[in-house]
Amino acid sequence: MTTLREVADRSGVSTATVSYVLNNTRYVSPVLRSKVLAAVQETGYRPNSLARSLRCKRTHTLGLIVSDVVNPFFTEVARGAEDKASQLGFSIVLCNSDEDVGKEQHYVELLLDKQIDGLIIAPSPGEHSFLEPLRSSGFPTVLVNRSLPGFSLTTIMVDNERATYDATEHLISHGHSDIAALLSLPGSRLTAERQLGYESALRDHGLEVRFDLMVNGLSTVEGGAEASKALMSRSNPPTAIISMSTLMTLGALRAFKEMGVKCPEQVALVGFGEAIWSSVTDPPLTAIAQPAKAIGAGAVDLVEGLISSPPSGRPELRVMPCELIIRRSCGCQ
Amino acid sequence: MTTLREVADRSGVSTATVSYVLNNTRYVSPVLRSKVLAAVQETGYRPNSLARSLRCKRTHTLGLIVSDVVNPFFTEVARGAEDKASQLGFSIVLCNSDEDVGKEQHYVELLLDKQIDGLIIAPSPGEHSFLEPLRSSGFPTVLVNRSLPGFSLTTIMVDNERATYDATEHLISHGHSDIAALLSLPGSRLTAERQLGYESALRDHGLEVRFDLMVNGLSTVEGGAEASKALMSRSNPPTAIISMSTLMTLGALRAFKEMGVKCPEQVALVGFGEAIWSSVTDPPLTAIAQPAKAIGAGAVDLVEGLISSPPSGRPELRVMPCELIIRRSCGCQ
DNA sequence: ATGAAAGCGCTAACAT
DNA sequence: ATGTTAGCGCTTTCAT
Repeated sequence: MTTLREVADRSGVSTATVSYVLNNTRYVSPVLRSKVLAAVQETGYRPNSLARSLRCKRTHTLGLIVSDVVNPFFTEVARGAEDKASQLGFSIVLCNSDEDVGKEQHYVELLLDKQIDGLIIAPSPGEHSFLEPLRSSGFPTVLVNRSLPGFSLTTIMVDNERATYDATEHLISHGHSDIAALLSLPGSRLTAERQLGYESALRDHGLEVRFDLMVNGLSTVEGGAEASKALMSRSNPPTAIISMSTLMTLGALRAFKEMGVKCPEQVALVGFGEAIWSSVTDPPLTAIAQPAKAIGAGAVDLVEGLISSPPSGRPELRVMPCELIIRRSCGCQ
Repeated sequence: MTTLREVADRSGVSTATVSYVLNNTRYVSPVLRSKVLAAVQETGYRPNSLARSLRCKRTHTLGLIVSDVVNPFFTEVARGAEDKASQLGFSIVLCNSDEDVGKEQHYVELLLDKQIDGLIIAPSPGEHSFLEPLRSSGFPTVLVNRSLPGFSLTTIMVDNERATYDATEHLISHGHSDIAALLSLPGSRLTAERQLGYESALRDHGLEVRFDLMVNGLSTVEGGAEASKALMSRSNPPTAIISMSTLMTLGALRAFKEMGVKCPEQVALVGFGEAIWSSVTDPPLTAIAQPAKAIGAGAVDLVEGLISSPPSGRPELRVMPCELIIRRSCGCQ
């Protein structure tokens, strides 16, 4: 591997001059400049980013921690983030936490050790005191999708409460009153917010908030299937379900199929999460679409902002709009 | 940020001793050892990976270049890779090439500049001479999903030809003879292999290989929809379609829906690619399942092997098995 | 207009 | 059993 030293020797100048030429960081006479450039050409010299980063204390690398890239929402977040990052000259190190705060902390440490310039994290439910040093030191950190109760950090998320409020209202407006909610495991602020929207909508429309209609489950296809089965095998099953998690929605569909339950005839279904396949499921899904790519890109934008300019004032909270995409599963068309 | 130097001063030893303690790389008396450890505790010292990497010429970082993480296959590859990598002590820098060889080359250079220890790449169709230096220098490189005609590099992929052969045969065994193929844009070895399997199956079963039944399209939902529409609006449409790309399969489903074409009654459909939603589409998809996570993990395994031991002999070609998962869309159940 | 040299934070060969 | 010191490859201050 060619080093800057070798380029310098070969072109008969100092390492300083080579560096200055390469970075255009001070005047160098045309003669020397072309000598240097020639040597670079001949040797195929490429600067070692590591050395440069060590010296400049800038790695142009961001850490991105999500629970699981396979989760369609995070897949898009990752893509949106990578695009924007690449555009701004950053690389992204991807980490999957599996909703495990321990893994999350492990990755945060690893990434910081690697001297990343900024961190984007979709925090799992749980204790996040290990982020406190980041906050107090002003390390460029952006929270995605979930705000953290304890301390304030720059955050980009959707208005979960509003989204489920609207979706629930949609169901109500089509005559439903026994509306069940598929919630992920308790303890997550995300779920709490979504649940809140659901409850408010019921209340605002004079409907009873019934806790027996709220079921918790793992935020997976299996979890959703299980919860849906429990719901639909009751003596008086709900006439509509709102699912707070994409994977659980898929699980509901699977459960319906296995139980021979007709959707939307027997149960209407509205679910969080829009994906490429949402329109080709049976039935096509009425979905709460989150601007996932834009969220990923926005997160990178925010973190870049924190990196390049002193975080003046309170940490920003950027709320992105959701959209209810109406298809067959809610039964209104 | 605390440095090793500070830890050394604080515990009254040399930097060497601190390093030796931290890395357990030579004997240090219990007394000094505990002094060092105490200082580490007090200061919350964490080694700077950058400095360590510069010195040791090992970054414990791998580059992963795929066309698009949003592609369900690559999503899983990425996850499988990240899991295995983390298990082996590596991080992964994720890059999306969008099937653009230019971007691909750009990322390769960027990653090499960052001194990654190994590269995993799913090459796009096109000229890959820029990988030649990697090959000739023996840089740990693993190709995923597509072998490269020109030169030989360690590769992990599925037996595409075999997979489409089997799937086509399945269709034939259920009485189909007008079997169309949804191919992605020409020029890709992947597509070529899949096409080959399809043709062989036809031939082996005494069926005519008809080029008018092979349609090319963008490997996207839209591309698949368009191609399918063209196919199904003919005067004598095929009775079965085999799709060589997951996204195109989804597109076919969408096209059927829009055209009011009944699947599998009017056309049977078999497609490459299994995903979480394959069983809940309308109709559920008969799919050629690739072990995507295992492929990702395998790629990391292979690259790790190349890193830790001298690549003896010919580069390995690891072929992973596909599985035909039979559901309703092929019409046989 | 250019060069010498210090130093980023660490490891490891070479002392002792 | 421990310390000194020379780098890893680069940037940038300080001289000239």
